Amino acid sequence: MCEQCKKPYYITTAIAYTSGKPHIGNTYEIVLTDAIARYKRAQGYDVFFQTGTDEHGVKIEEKAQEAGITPKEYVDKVAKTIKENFDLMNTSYDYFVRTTDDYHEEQVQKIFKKLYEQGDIYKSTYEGMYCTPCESFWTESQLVDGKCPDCGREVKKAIEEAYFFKMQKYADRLIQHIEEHPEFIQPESRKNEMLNNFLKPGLQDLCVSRTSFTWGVPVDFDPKHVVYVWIDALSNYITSLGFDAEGNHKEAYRKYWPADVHIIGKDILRFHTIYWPIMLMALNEPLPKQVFGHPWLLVGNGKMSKSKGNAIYAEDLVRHFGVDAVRYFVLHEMPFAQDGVITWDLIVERINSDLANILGNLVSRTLSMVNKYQGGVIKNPNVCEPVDAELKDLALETVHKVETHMNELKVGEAIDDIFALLRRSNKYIDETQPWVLGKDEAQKDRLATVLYNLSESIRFAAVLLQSFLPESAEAILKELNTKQTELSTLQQFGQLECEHSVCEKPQILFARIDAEAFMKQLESEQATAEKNDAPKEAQKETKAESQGKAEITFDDFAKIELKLGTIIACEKHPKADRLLVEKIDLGNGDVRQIVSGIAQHFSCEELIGQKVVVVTNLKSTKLRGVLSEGMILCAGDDSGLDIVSVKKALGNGTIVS
RNA sequence: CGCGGGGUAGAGCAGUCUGGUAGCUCGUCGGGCUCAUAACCCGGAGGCCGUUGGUUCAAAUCCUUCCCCCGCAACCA
Repeated sequence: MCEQCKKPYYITTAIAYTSGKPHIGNTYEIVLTDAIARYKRAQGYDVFFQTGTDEHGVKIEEKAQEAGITPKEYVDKVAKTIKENFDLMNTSYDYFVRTTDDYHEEQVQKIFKKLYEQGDIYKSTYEGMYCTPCESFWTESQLVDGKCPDCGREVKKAIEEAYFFKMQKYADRLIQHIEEHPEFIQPESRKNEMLNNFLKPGLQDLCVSRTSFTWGVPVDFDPKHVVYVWIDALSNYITSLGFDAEGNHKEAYRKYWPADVHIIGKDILRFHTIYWPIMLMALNEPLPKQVFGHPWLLVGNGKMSKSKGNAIYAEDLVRHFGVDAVRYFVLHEMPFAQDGVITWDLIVERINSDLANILGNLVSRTLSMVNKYQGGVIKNPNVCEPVDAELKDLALETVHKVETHMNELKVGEAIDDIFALLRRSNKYIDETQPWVLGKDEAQKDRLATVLYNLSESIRFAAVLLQSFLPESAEAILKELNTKQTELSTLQQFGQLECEHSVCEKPQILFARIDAEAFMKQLESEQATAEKNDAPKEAQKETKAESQGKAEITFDDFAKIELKLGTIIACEKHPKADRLLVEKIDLGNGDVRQIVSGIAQHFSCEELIGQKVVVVTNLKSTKLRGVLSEGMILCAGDDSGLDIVSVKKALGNGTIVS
């Protein structure tokens, strides 16, 4: 197809926030997007695939300060790590945008100004409780005892000026658009969530500037403000193409916008299906055709987190299994709309049963028969039998099934389609028994036909697999020694060239993994890694802790009255999941009611009778309407929580000091 | 009654919109085969489809009661 006749296709990932190293859940998004982009290219689209990084904001300012470097130095470092991670996964993005790019920043300023000048953005004030030393605003509900949750000091009602975006002005148009374009929000179940929870109740104007930090794009006509995340980050999708707020768009923008699909995590669907379209409406630009909020990749039964020690990183997976195996796992194992699960043993299981047994072994046994029975030369005397038709039909059908599923962005199902063809091919070997044919000289042509059909089916699968497992697919096509690698060669069965030689000694594409041995090895590796990391981590923790709170005098400590008490009754808080309401006997007839946020860790039954340490002179307060007169001491982190107690049977009311 | 998702074989899931024999992958057990990476092919076992009541000739599917799990929100003195 000529370059000019190709239809443009613009696909993006969300831009990754440069606050730290991405784990496999983050990496999944770009692999998914890459598979779609590669497939669209194979279909003949002129694809522009963009990814990048979101690099502004207060968090980054803080992290840089902690590290003792400038924010720019910090984001340069993290952006590099992220890019390396994407490259490691063999992703074929065309452009890596950064929100610190000069052109982007310039356009963000222009967009902001334009929206201000046309009256969509207006200056107003943001009211809240302000802590002067911390320079932070807090909402009433965030306050601790009416004081700053960070430093515990007094806060005062304050007013900060900020710019706001008039969201409601465009809400009706957006509702209409969403209702008229059922494909706009994917999966569709999310559509109702957006409409019912946000659009229909009415949108609040969006705060789009901040004065509390400086690491961002300055508002050029009011330089004490920086543009807050939404306008800055979302506009990357157009600034990178050369959008110009004054109308002098670059070629790429005219060609590729509107985007065909934004691939994003389900958590930021709201920003991409409400704020972003409204921004575009205000700019009078067309809306993206589709936004797909993909599900999350979970570890075991929970979210990935560093402190749980269960975070899995792409580089570790790739080191053990290779790029394509990791791509296969995340692409195949993730359902379209539901969260998927990743664990080490699940990956090993998938690699063994699908990649090694079904795919690798099929290629291996087929090529070895071509070598063994006909000197490695592919021939097609076309001596057909009825059994062949089923294989050929399925091969052709698979091409269409994959196309349908890919158009619906159902990548996992498209891969399933290809593996169904591979399974069928394995079965075909059993049905035709080439090793029996090989013993009979009279069956020579039938044998050649069988091996041809098999090789051609493998070529079909390999051509289709190029979008998902690029390296392995290429390796297979190379072993088949074929130049027929385009998607367009799958219109008919039988395009594989004849009278040429296949690879003499086929490589093991995916080696089988001994699951038990692997898990043992992994455990010992992780133990070693922990040993090395532990001292460093511990040091950091202590340091952070000691920095966390200011030094106090003994007199300060003496202000706290601590007593031993016994929990004599306990019930669940009627209006809060995490709270328990206990009655505690503190001796001398002092029985108090205390509310604690420990319902997730303890049941009432196990608490009754427990000896606890209680802060008795804490000002009482109401928690979701229930009076709490004190606090029981607990120790805990992400891995668990326990109640502080004493070993000896000391009486209720005993002073703790 | 805050919002939403889910409960189907040992594990992971499809089927639910549009009622009609409960299906797929892995695992397990048995058989076959020997070209192949102990791979491949065939077969078996294993389910009151979370629970209650209803609609219907017929319910995993539609309506209803309750229970449990997971996100979000709230909250963690």
